[in-house]
Amino acid sequence: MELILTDLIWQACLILKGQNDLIVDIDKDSIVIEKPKNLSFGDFSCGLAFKLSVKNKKSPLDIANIIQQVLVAKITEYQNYISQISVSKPGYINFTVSQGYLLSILDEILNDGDNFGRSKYKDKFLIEYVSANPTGPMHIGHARNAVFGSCLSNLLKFAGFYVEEEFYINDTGQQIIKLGKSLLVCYRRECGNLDYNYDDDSYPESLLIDTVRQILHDHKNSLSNLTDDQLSVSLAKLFMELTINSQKEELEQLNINFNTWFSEKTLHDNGSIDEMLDLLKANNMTYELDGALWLKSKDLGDERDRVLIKNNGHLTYLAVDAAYHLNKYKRGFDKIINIWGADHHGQIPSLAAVLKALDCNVDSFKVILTQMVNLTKNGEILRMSKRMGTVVTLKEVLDEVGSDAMRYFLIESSPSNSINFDLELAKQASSENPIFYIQYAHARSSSIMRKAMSLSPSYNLLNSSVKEIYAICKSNKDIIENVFENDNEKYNLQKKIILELAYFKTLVQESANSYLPHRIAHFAYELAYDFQKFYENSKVLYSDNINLSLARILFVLAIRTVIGNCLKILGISAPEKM
RNA sequence: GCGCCCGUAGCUCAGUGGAUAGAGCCCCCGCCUUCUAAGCGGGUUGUCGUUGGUUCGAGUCCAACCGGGCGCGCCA
Repeated sequence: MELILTDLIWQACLILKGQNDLIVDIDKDSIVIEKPKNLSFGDFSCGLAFKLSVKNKKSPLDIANIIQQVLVAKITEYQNYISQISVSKPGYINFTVSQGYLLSILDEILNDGDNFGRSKYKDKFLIEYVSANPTGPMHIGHARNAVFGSCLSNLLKFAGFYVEEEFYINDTGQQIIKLGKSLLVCYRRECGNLDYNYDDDSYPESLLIDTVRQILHDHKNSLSNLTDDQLSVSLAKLFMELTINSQKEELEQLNINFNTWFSEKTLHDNGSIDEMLDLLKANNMTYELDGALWLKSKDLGDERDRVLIKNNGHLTYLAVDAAYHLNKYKRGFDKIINIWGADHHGQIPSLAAVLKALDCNVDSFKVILTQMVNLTKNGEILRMSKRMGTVVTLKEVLDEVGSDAMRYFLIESSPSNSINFDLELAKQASSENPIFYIQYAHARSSSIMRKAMSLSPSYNLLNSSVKEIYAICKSNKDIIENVFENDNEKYNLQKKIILELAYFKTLVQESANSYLPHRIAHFAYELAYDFQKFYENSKVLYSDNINLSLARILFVLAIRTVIGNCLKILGISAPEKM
């Protein structure tokens, strides 16, 4: 509808230009159609007259009236869609849509069903997220990152893009060596050898002990004759395997499945790191100083130069990350997206710099930051510290709250906003959590369908697709003409709902283009709210009138379809019963 | 000191240049013989951090300042 109205107004502008009565120095893009907050003005509005009023030295109201007259003259072409064009102070042009337009939206939704709102694009996305270290359990911050990444991926797929989801495993390097050393001490002590002692920077025993006991139980024999060095390596390997497996399990519980689990170790093993360094050197982007290899990142927008290889020969994090991202580029994606916790934002300039130095097109690379999650309990902030053993793990929260509620809590806020996650509130998560309200609306519509089945068993409503049901109904005028209530107030609510449903298509595009999946969550809530109102207002099933019942069922089905599509994007279940 | 994010109702948050700034929670009142009351209707709640600027129009864009969070390693 926005496109039709823009067209219509643009045509009016062209006519006015020809008449020379008005200075119309605008282009088509500056015509913006919006939705009035107060629906009594109309269903759509346009503030074009404000833009024209300055140069014409006329009041916006006068200009709006002139445009309106031209529009009214042209309206016959759109009579099926637009029933009224009016002007209101201080200078808005308002449009009211007709029932024909509403029926055309209904038609589109019921024909498309699960596909309503989908489009087709060619771009290929790679979205890397979570990427928690295999050295310990995931916490609530990882959970937010995970849920955001998952919803964004779902959203982009729904918007028609090709998306691959990837988890990067830091399975080698200094921290893994440190892990191995800590595990060695823990293992020996657990076996009764108290000559082994932890270093100051060891991982705390509390984080290791459970897994070490499990390893002891499962692998005692095969580990018994190893030297310290060998044991340290083996323990680290076993520990990582177990950690990664439980990460996979927990993420699956959260309804998240990655296409690839990318091992950092493969970059070292297959020569990718050397290749990357060679390319940097060939591009003359490095130099040596104090025994270290430096990147000339200051020339590329970073605040200073960075070290790639330390004077002890070890690679820096940046060097490995550069090789990893070069690998991503080589895989041929149009858009490479990283989702990072906000505490890593300082790494962006140096990574962007090294990518430039590697001849990668930085425009197709984007880091989305998710802000911190504060855990609170009864209003008091829980300070998390690994050392103090006060980490609240993802698993603990997930087990308490469940996947659906957890996903909703973590996706409802904009990624740039920090979240206060109250454990007590989440545990009681019942009426307080909007997700149950949205699911309730879905369950309620399913309940209506079940009831309808018993009223008229001849229509196989439960086992047919939306499209099939619609196919039976759409040629029957007696059904289609009864979709909308005659009562004005009830009709206005139905109109509001249909316009919202139509807006879903726009919303998918907008939220996908701006990478803001939380908007889907809010939209779903609004829609559920209006459905509940409709449910109270309008009777759906009439035991003595099958056609009228079917007409209202079509309306319910349209809402149910869109709520279902929203829940699908959010990765939240759409229950038939609650 | 520099960089990023935030500041909107008692609390948690929407609001991506348009009309009188919205929801949920909390508090009060009313509604189950009727398609699910995990629901609905009604009531109360604001110097949109402050000050300037851009604009016909600013919670929204720009600048400065105030307050809070995070980050500024040859750590990972």
